[in-house]
Amino acid sequence: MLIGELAERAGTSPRTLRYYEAHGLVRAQRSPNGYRIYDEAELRVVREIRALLDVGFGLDDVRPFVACLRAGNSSGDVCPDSVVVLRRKIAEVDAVIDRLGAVRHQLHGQLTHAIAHREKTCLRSRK
Amino acid sequence: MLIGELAERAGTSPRTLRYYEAHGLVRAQRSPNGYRIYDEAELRVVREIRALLDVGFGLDDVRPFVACLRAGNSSGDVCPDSVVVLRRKIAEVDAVIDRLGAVRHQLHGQLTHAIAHREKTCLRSRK
DNA sequence: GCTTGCCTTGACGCCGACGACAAGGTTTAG
DNA sequence: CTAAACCTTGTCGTCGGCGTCAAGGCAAGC
Repeated sequence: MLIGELAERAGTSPRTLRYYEAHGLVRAQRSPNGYRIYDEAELRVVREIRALLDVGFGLDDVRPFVACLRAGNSSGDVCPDSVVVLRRKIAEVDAVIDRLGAVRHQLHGQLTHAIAHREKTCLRSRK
Repeated sequence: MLIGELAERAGTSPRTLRYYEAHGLVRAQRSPNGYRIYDEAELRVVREIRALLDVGFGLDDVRPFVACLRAGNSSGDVCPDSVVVLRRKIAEVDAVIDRLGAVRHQLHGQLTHAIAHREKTCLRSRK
């Protein structure tokens, strides 16, 4: 399987796959002409990467999951390192959610205040 | 008031104030030697900007609020344009919160699955 | 042989809100 | 006279995950 095919099957681009490789996440054999050649296992790896990135992981966060797959596990989640990252990411997400909740609350307050102010101004202008 | 003083009183840096000016948010008189001179009103403007940026607004989002202050209002929130932005931002925040909730749910599922898998492996290894 | 369509490496662009540094002018204190 | 502590404009760097050329090689059909 060449890079174009892998990219299409993984729903991404050749550029992206080379990028992952440059960062040590994806591996490829080389054919005599220098083309990258991938096997089916790499497809799973790439899909794992994509799934995690979609969820907000960074490339570094993904590494343990890839290593876990490479170690022969059916899921990238089951290794200790992956679990550590999972816990950390969940905590991060919780923190952001809390933060955004507070922000939402504040913005809602500002909006309410602004509307109330407009009522007042409107009433005065009608007098 | 020179730029250094305004920066300190607003809790930011001179660089940042020049940046805001370059983007049309902050205005300054010039003393004969070319130094920027600010009045108290600009301090309020800068504080408004900072408060909104802290909450996740972009510079463009902030513009209506600054204009509203410049129009003589006691709050930057009370003008129609500001209210539009407020509503939009609240909607954006809500969307992100929803999204993150789903992400959190998924990650929690992966974590649970991983732990369960480890239990199984552990039991097998004990046999 | 020529075109088409793959592939290769390399390097710049992007977005946003600045930080950091360069090279210089000004004012004040000692 | 000089050092210190301001100020000026201008330019490059940051972070991440790529997109987008550029310039060239290789394979295959006509």
